[in-house]
Amino acid sequence: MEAAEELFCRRGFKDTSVREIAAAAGCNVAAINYYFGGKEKLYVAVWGRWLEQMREARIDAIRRVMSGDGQRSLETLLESYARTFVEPLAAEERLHQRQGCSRFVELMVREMVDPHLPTDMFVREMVSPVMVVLSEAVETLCPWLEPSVVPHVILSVVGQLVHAIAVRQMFGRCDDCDVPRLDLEQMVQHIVRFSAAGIRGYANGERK
Amino acid sequence: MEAAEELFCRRGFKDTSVREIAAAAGCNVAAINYYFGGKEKLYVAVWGRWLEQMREARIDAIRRVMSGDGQRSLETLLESYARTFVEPLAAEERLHQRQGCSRFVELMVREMVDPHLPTDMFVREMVSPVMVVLSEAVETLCPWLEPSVVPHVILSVVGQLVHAIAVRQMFGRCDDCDVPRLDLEQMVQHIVRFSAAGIRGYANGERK
DNA sequence: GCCAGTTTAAAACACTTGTTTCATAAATCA
DNA sequence: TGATTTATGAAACAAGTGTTTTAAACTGGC
Repeated sequence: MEAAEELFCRRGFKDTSVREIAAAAGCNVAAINYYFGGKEKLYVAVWGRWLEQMREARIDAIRRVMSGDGQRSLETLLESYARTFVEPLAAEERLHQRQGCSRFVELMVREMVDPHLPTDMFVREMVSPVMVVLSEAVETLCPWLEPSVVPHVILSVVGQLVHAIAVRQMFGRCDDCDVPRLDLEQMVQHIVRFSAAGIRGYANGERK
Repeated sequence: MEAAEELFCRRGFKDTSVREIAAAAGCNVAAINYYFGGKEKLYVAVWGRWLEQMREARIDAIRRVMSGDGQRSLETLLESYARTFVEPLAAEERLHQRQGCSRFVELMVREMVDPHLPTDMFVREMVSPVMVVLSEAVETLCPWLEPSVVPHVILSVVGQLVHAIAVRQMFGRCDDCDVPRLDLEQMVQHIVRFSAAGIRGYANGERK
């Protein structure tokens, strides 16, 4: 499963063959079908390993801010949530080598654009539950916000995070072209500041 | 090429076979290799058809705002740029059927996550040139912005747009789950307002 | 030691992929 | 018209895919 995860994250579902996985895991191709019942089932198993954990990590990050004794500002909420996104990548960067989930976030981005999971699984077990908790948090922290714009606001925040990761991938592939270097810490700081201001732009109905 | 474009946009590069394309185009598989020299070359040809056009559309949209006689506000810039993103999708929605480029934006999103174009082609011929012009425009419109944060700001705007399109795709696939309905017009309005406020948050150095 | 039950491994299977062959058909031009 | 080029189409090709078969090897209790 570790070998499968590694390869799926790096190359996606379609571009990873069971033979590669077997070779990386040092086992036979038949073993994969014996234990998992097929490539697709293995893929789901790899996901099952992290889906719950990542969902709970996100929800916990939100809850910790909302019910904690620290300051309950919009900024701390956004920062806490953003960190659950980039933390795995940051951990990898620190250790200078792969470990644990690390690149799983990248597989998430892939799955959004080119899904190979059973229908709705990702939305049902990850997107929706987190959306609910995050919506609540934003609504209580920004009571002036019309409830109808809350989903849009969340979409904006998540969009920035997802795209930042996707672009990191993209720029990582083309080495010599003149693309801005993207520091994870700077990225988080920016997205928090940008989004907080973006949300507060809704505080007063004015439109310049 | 129309058949290829249609299929590539809907299913991506890997999941589209030359036989499917041939069938859709009403020709033989050999013809594809005869005229294009292979599947990959055909893919590049399909891209070549739109890359320049879309790049110029984006650059024109920016230039029109910056050198036009109308008001030169941050909002008009953002709105104009955002429309070049969603316009093809909006056109499709209005006509209630596919036509022209329409879903090509979705292929762009795919290509970012799972590239099958020659190295750097997308970045070199699309991302970088547009980035330059957009940076200039943002810098003149927001002279108070530190030049170093301009790329981040642009990343935030593009991220919201790209993610909005990706999520539309994603939610379009799962029919019955309780996901917010995403109206393109509303989306643009939100992203413009959110981003303008986000950028203006940098106007004064204060951080609540 | 022997015999279930379980696990491994190589090979075979059925299928799809992109590409090529080659004979025929259509078009072009002297 | 007749020669030459260009285009088409069915079949073949080689390489790769996920999965299944089949037999051997291991395992642990008796």
